[in-house]
Amino acid sequence: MTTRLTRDELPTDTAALARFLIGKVVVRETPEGVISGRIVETEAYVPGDAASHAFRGMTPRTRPMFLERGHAYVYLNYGTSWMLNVSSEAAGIGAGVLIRALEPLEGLALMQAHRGTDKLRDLARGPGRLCKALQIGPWADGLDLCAEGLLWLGRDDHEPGEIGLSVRIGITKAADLPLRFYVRGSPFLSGARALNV
DNA sequence: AGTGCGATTGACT
DNA sequence: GTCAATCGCACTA
Repeated sequence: MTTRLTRDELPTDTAALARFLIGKVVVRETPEGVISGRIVETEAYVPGDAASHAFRGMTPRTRPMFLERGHAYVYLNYGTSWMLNVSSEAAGIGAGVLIRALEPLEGLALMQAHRGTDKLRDLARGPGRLCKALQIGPWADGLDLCAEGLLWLGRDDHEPGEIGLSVRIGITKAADLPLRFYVRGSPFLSGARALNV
């Protein structure tokens, strides 16, 4: 059974939140049924981080990053892939946690249909892929993920395994900061093997 | 008003 | 392993 995370239990520090979210569950309620997956990989985009979209202050796009922790920031990257982030820190501070990969739990058939593949391993391995699998798009931008709705964060009795730490993937600025968290040995990680050890 | 680019993916060699 | 697709946005003028 999966229960919704409350805002109170979310760490107020971005990197701590990124680590906290490992092993938690993303739940998506669609008209066709529930889709869920366990978070196995996250990245922190901390305050003052040159790689963060919020680095140059609030803009129309990054406004959700400045919401109180636990809200969704969804944006399109490379013109092709939607990305799901969880806002962190207090209201007015721009920061967030990128959800990079999920281990599929419920709604496998729906995920397969959305992704156009039946390979379990590839359903939600990567930030763009998981959004496609869960049909997360601009409609979810700014959504409160600690509230009842079509998309929320939950927990069950699962205990994550050993958590690894590495540099973040695919960025050019502040590329050497160790702000990526992942479940060691999970087959559902994105990124090169060297980063997943 | 014009322009360069990115927290990626999937197709192809 | 390499490489093009694709577009909203932030930056410059």
